[in-house]
Amino acid sequence: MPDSTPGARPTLEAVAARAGVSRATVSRVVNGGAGVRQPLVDKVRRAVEELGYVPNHAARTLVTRRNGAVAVIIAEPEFRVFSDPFFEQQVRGISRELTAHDSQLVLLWVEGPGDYERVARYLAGGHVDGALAFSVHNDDELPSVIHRTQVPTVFGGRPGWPGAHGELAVPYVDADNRGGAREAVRYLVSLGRRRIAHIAGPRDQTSATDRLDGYRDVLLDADPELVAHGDFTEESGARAMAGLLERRPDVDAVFAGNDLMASGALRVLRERGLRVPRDVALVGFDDMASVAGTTDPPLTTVRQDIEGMGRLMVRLLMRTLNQDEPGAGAPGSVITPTELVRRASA
Amino acid sequence: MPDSTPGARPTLEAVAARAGVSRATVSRVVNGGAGVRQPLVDKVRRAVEELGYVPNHAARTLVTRRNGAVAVIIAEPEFRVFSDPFFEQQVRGISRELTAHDSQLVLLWVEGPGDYERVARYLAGGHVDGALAFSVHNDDELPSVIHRTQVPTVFGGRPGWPGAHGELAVPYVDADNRGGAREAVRYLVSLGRRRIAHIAGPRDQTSATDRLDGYRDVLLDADPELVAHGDFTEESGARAMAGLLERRPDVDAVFAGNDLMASGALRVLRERGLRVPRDVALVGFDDMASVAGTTDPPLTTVRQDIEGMGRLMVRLLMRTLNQDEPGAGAPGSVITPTELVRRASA
DNA sequence: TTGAAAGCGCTAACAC
DNA sequence: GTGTTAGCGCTTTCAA
Repeated sequence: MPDSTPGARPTLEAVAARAGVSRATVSRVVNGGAGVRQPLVDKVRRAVEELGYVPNHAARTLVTRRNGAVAVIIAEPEFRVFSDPFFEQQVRGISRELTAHDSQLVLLWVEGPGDYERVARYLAGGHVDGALAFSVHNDDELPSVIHRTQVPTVFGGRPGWPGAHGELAVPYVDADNRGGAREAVRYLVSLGRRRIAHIAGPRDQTSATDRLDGYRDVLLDADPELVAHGDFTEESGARAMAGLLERRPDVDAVFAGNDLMASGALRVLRERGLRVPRDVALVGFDDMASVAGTTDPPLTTVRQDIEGMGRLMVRLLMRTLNQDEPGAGAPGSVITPTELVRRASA
Repeated sequence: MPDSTPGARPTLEAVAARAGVSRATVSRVVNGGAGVRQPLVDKVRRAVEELGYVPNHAARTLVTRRNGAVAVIIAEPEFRVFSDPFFEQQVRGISRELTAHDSQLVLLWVEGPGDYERVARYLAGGHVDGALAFSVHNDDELPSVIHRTQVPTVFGGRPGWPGAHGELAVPYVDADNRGGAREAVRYLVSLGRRRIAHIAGPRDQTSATDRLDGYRDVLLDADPELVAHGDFTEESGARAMAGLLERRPDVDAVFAGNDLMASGALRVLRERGLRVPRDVALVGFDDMASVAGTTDPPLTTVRQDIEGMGRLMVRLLMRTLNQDEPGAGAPGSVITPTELVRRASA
């Protein structure tokens, strides 16, 4: 069992004494054991085991300047960010990949502008090696706050704030929203649909505008009346659908900006006695299992690998951290592919 | 602007030089400034400002043995723990209170038994001052793993594992499940109901068994047929209700172990043409806004202050940490009161 | 290959 | 009040 003086953790020194070697040797063994002869390695390992030695993190950080920790900054301007399944999947991916890199996840929960200073102080304090943040609304101050701290940061979602291409450019991971949207719309076209509407998300989120752009890429001459706007909620999708039906009762297909709005649209379509996909074909975006799989009919939708995006954010950050020393070029952003999943709604 | 040698953060030393004082004085000022004459304080403050000095956390931790960080251990044996609204509220409370105590939240996400070793290593490494964990199933290994690390820990929910009263006793925060249940059942009795059923949660979770105990406290001679078991999901509530109706079609009230099961029960009651509350009065537990407020009719239920429980967990932990030095008695657990919220279902 | 020794940046006695 | 000094526990040259 561990320790003779409970409360006092054994130090390197103690292990060295027990193993009859120097602190330096113990340190080498603890850090992989390269360049130490086998018998000594064994001896040290045994001492570590017997004493229940665990390296002191602060001491190590002090000299290596590595924290083994990454901040995940969650800004919550909206509401239930945390319980958002999208978010959960992304954080899960982040958590898993961080674990694989022996790093810890420090959660920085920002509830309002007043929290920015706290976050800035924390980042500047060198508690973490880097940060992961999410691109929310374009007028958010967070990016510039983070930028000032000089802490390497990777964003989730393509940033759309002013200067995102210039001095405030940051590496990010995003799905190919525009390409995915194009594929969805092309598919509806291939089905023979001709009056294809789009229910777009908020104008200040790139995930929404990119999808709208993809829609327009394919339907260059689309009637502006065929585009409605929602805010990614089920309710807004229903409202948008109702408006669409009023303006263009002849609509024969709808590409919704996400699954939630698609499910709202579906509800309205059925209320009006329109059959899906017979009368109106419907395609969503996200492939959120809790939505797309449970509607009636199940949604045809564009899948993005959300957990994978979380993992990629971590990998990108780690690459940034490791190349900091060898003055290499900035590690570009990455766009992950999407995939059209055909179910019954189109 | 901060710094002449970008990349190299200014140290205490640099501030001292600039202000023309010793490191000790700077340290005093940075830590509150007690016992330093005003003019010097001002001079130091100015130097700190000019240099953009931020204390190095690792160096500070190394000597104070305080991390300013607390681990939140989320075990996920079930499934969507993270997106559970109950959980979100509790973590929100924790996050807020931690911020108030100038502490950070380090998220330890346990996905399976294989992760225990990692968690143990992390805790033993002295990365955090304490930990917060949640009491899940009684056969979980987590408590003993945590116990071995000797890291002060507060649990959310009354632990029910073997030894929870003995060597594995831990401070915890929980709602008064038993008292809340009693109040709910007494209320149904006061309404004149005589055949009051209970849909209980899992037998290996104390929140469920405590509520069942509360039910039995009031209905000492209740027919065992009036008790059904579910697993806290909507679906299981529906199943339990169906079974109940089959055994005792004369049931005139149901106290469900949580709102989700109540909503499942409500669905079945309506399908069978039974009116709520006229034919069967229904009471839930939790007062989960997304459930209790949206059913038709809205649920009468027992409210617990979930966010408050999260905050209390932190306060309890902080008290433990601060009393570590003055050998005071262990800081007991705390039970928070519940409140019956009357809506339309009973 | 191994050991000795010099710090990493800070706090906390202890002197002055 | 303020400064001097001795570490906190570890990694990392540099010598041997």
